Amino acid sequence: MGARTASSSRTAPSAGTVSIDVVLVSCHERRLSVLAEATGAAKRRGFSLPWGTPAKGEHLDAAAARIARRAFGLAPAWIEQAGAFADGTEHPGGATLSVCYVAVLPRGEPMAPWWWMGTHALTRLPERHRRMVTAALSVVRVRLEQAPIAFNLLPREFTLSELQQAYETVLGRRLHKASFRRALQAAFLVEPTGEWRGAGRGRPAQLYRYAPRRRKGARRGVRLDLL
Amino acid sequence: MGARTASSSRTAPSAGTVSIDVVLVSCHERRLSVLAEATGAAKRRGFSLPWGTPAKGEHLDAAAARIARRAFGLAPAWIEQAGAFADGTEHPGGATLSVCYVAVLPRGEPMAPWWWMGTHALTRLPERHRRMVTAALSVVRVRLEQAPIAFNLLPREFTLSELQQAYETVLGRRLHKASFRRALQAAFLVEPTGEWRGAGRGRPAQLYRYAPRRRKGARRGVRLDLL
DNA sequence: TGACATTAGTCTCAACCTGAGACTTATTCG
DNA sequence: CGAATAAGTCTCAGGTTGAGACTAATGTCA
Repeated sequence: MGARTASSSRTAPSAGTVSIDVVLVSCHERRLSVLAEATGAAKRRGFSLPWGTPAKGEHLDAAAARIARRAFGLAPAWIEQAGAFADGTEHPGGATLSVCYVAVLPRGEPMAPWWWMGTHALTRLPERHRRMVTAALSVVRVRLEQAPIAFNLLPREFTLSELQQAYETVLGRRLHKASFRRALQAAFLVEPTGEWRGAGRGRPAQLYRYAPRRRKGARRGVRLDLL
Repeated sequence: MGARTASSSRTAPSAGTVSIDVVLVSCHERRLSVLAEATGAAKRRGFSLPWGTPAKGEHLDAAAARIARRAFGLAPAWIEQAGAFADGTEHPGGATLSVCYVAVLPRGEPMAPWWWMGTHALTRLPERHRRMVTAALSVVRVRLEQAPIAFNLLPREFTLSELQQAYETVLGRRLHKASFRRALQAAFLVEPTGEWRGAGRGRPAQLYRYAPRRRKGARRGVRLDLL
């Protein structure tokens, strides 16, 4: 079991160590969740984000990708650093300094000790991991409008309603259907596969795939109203 | 001399150490610059960003503020983490892992070993510091439209042309005067002091100060055109 | 079978925002 | 005085946005 290979380094925490912790985000049923490992048993049951220590000379990004792959099975299409944490809070490996990474993944059924944990109920995560999830979600929300990470949440083929739901789940607010589609149209990001999916009730939906086309970068003036 | 107090920790680099490095950004004459310390002498002359090591139990943010204060004389009004770097590149203290912070400051005349270094000529900075400056500037550019950091570049009283220049310098592109002022007006960020400054030629300019007023947060739809 | 609920997808419109150029005002310089 | 220079203002066409109303295709159930 891949998840056990790093156990030796985990069971010997020492002062002054550095950890890499990864927040793997996915969404399902209009809820965001993160991949967490169940630790302890019965009454002592707790959870932990996937983490590890960088090998000597290993780049942080590489270590993060490795840790994500171990937990999820494959390397995420997008992964980004979300900050360094050393605030004296509890870390499962006793690390004093932790570098947090965030990735976005399609939802799958995880194996063995791994679970999708709703981002509402983080109480059973160590304090530092809770802060990391907060930071990670904020990075994802910002990146959502700058990089095509929403497509990483969905399977290769999806309906526009599913895509809109992904955006709504991440942003935590409803979007107007017509406006969303208009923006999508103008962005040349998707193309129809030609197939349709009838999901029980209602009109069948056209299936789309992510297929970005070259576009002119729209440089606009300053937006002081966001400030 | 404050800059020397941490010398002892600097002269004893060891493997596996962590450093905090701070990119202190300012602008002058339409050019961005960062505060750097001159190291070595004559032909061996090089430069280094202010850096240090966190004290045991010290929070990263606190350490960064301390290091910035040592280099600049006072703590910056805004300072933010810009990422962790451990890519095997050269660091003046031999740190394997460096956490980078960025702050924005009004230009002053620095003391003793400190210089304002133009962001164009970074060749004499260690490789890792060069990467940090790149990352820091990108953070500043993003934050500029989300937080009132531009005002940290200016003295307490300034003209609108100076403010616009600050924005242009950071963003690296010209802005339209009328549009900039209209956006500023709508944002309720500044108020006139009532005084005027005549700088030689041309009509005297009204002086303003930063005085933000409560405003409704303008939540807008998704902007897929930036992606 | 036919009304109805449900979901997908489209159209239109008023209000607002943006970029740009042209204009007015106040000052120094020669 | 008039030209040069910089500050500050006005207006307008065109684009973008939010919102509601509309059509379309399917399953459900009486």
